[in-house]
Amino acid sequence: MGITKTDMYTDEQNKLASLLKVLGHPARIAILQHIINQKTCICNDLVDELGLAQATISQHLKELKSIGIIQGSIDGKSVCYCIEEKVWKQFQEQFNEFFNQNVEVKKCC
Amino acid sequence: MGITKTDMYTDEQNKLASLLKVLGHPARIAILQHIINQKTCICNDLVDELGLAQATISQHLKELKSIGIIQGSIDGKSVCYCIEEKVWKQFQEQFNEFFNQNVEVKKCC
DNA sequence: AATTAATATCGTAATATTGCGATGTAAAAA
DNA sequence: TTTTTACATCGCAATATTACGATATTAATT
Repeated sequence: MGITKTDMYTDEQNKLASLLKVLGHPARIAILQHIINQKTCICNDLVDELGLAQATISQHLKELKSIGIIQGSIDGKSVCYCIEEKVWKQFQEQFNEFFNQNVEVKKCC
Repeated sequence: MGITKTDMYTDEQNKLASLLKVLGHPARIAILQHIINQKTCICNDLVDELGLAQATISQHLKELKSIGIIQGSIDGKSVCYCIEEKVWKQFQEQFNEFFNQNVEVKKCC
């Protein structure tokens, strides 16, 4: 085992979970916040900023790219990573939809 | 390796990431939605509802309990799991705070 | 008291994730 | 043209997660 049985859930559940999973790592949260706080957004900053190896940062960036929340454009020998505003807001809405479900306390409690 | 270097991030980043991580599994999303949609909320329903073994469900419930988002109260030989409304709303606010950051496109892009 | 029911915990196998050094690649600089 | 810079990718070791059968545990039922 060790493999998640995705076929037992709806596509929506799988999709939401996989977004949350990608965001569920402190390095990736830190990367997003760093990109947001920076005027420019070059990858090499991150290696100095976070205390991780270049290969590790690159891997985290790849995962963030995979869900579309950031986007990298080549600028000479550097790469400029930025938040993909549309996707960011789309995620925000998706999470809101989930959290805005009515969670009133049930009789049994 | 394989261990996340939590000491390089702020407490806030670690906390947010660990919440997102717990929610980042389709079984746990499905469990939360099932509890919400149900009038009552007994664990054994879940074994029939989701196609997972009882031991597996129990493990997922434990993780959800660990972040406080659900709460279980013993009711005879059953356990009644419900959403912890306060924590739910607290999380919602936390995620909103994160997503409401200004993510305007930067010059470099 | 013995049995059944509902769940929790333990142990373990399969797989995934994290992190990093080494190496590849492509553009700029020398 | 060689070297340097800024990444990306590969391969691997360490650790974490997922899933489940087997086995507690605890309360109701018989």
